[in-house]
Amino acid sequence: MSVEDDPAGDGDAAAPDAPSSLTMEDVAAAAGVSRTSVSRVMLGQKKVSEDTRRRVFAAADRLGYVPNVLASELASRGTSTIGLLLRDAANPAYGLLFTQLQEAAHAADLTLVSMTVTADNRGQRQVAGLHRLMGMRVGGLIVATGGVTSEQLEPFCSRIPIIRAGRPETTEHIHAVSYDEVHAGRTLAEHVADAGHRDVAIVVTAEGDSYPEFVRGTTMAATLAGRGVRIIPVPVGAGPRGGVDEAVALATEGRVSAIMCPSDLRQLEVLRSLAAAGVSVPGDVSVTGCDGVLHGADLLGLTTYRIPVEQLAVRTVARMAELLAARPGAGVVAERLPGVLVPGRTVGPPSSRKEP
Amino acid sequence: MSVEDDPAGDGDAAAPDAPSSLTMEDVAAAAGVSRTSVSRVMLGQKKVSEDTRRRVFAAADRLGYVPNVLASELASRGTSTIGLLLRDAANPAYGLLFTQLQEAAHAADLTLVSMTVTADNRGQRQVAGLHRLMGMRVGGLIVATGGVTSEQLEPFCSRIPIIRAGRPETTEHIHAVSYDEVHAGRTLAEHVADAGHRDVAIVVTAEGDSYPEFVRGTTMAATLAGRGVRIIPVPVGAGPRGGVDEAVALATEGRVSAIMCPSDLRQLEVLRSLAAAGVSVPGDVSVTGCDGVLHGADLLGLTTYRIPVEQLAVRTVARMAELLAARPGAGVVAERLPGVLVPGRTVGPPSSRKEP
DNA sequence: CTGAAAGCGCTTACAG
DNA sequence: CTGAAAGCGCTTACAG
Repeated sequence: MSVEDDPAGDGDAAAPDAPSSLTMEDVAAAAGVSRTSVSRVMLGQKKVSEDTRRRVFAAADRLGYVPNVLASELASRGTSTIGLLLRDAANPAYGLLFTQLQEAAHAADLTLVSMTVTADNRGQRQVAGLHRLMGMRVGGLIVATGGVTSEQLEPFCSRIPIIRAGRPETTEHIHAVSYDEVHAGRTLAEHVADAGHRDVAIVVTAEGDSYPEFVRGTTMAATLAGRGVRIIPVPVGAGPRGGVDEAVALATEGRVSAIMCPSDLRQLEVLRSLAAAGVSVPGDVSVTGCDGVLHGADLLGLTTYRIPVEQLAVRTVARMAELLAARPGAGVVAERLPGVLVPGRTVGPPSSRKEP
Repeated sequence: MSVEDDPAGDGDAAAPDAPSSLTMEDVAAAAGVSRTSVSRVMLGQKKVSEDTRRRVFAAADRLGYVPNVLASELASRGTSTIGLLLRDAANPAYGLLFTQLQEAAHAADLTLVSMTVTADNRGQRQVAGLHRLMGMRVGGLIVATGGVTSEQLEPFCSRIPIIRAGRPETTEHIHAVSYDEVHAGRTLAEHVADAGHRDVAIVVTAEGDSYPEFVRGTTMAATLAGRGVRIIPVPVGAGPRGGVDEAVALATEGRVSAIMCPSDLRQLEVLRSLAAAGVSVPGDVSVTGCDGVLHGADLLGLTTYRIPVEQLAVRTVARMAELLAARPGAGVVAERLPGVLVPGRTVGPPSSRKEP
């Protein structure tokens, strides 16, 4: 059990010139076999005698040997691990996606190595993460952030399979498994229209800030317009409170009877603001969000749309496995997964005091 | 800009025997310099002529070359990247920690490569993740899961710096930066006692399931007992609803006037159950949780304790940076960071109908 | 079933 | 400032 067997006899980890890095050579010597045999045993290959196997494992355990993955992958020129480029996981939807992807990958016997990138001015950091992952020579790449553009991805998509997860791709060359944001926007908008609202504020996200949220907003607007509902778009991020205050003001003035948000986090902000202003929900104004992954959303009674995170993770990993097995350049796929409306207590019929 | 310069002239990525793997050799040839020079340029070393540098960069860009990190680290025998062993990020507190660690690492100019492990019977997967990371020869390791024991970590703590984050260490040899769970438990318990409760149910987590939650529960019990409050411990995970039903039953029967939970997620479960049973909070019964990282907790009015996630992340990364710079085996540290009570609307004075 | 040898793509003294 | 050469720790045909 001792880790400090230390063949060199130079005590502990203090030996300056003899790094604690055990190699296969050490194990081979300790086991009395060749380096090749050790390699075969560690690789789990069949053509090894039971005796050799036992001795190698014994020596490895005793020395605390862990094979150097770097050298291994370099020599065998190929990684089984696949890279995951993630967006700031502070967003609960991304956090869940992260977890689910890990789980799906494990189930598919794929090792994921991830790198989170936080948004910055020019996407510099995101690209750095991309290069880092490519430098690790991952066998495939899952991109779950909009921060990296298709153009930045393209140089590599002929080298390894790349799948964009959670966001539709604009390019033809890159695979994508995304949520059906159009369905989300339409479903929510129809729910609001069905409730009888005729004047609705829509908090819209800029295309560059979050493409998925942008699509939701656009779709909500189109759907509502198609139903003859008057809409007032409120761009988010404009004011200090990101357009929330403006939407709330519209409600306070009775100019709208409902506020549709592009995400649940935004919906929370609106609800806070409304509560502070003493406006009742859904008595005075109805509110909707989108995502459906917040803990306690049910207790809050949020009206939202649950995106199929688990399914997305499973589909993404499944496609990656397929691509890994197939020849590169096989047919590009673009899946879109619909979610489901979650009716809540934040939507009701329009209030009677609607007219200004 | 074209990536398909393809010197070999065998078109696209289809060439079966000529993998798309560009090497320094290719760049050297294209730039008309030696491999050594390319290396020096990519490494950003000073002793290179401006002309060489320019030509190398030009060639690299044109070919779409990304240095092979594996080979690089193998040759220079050392990684700058540090490994992060994470727990299932479905827990919102871990999700936040993950994000914050990434951010802190980036600020400290450290690259983090993470591996998430989901709980399993014997911690097999967790150990596999640990070995995988060690196999990548990371320069340091941050362990943010209780799934890996100190014993499993010890064999490696003389090789690289290892810090346990978010959970106190039981061993002397391993560094730890954790939340002050004792302070959390004490603070919450005193808040409840101060409100006048004399009969309290405490939902307790088993030591093996979550050590931090276990400490919280133990401390709450001790603190309450010290104040002369009668407590009824309800082990979590016992029944199908994990002890929640039992706690709620105690409240329904009027045997306790408050329920203290070891986490906010658990608190949410209790609140759901209470609502379903028609029990009012805090009218009939008060409820507390712990963590304070849930979105919308304020709207729900949860009474909780906010753990200092951001601070923990920063401290952990800072210590890692120190350890990386210092000699291994330097003084082991064990920091404990206190958080702050978040009073909410789920705690009030005990109801008058307390007696059964 | 087992070994000696070449090679994976880089870095790094060592001589120019 | 620049190159040729050795070596990082493994894997993998190739001969036994």
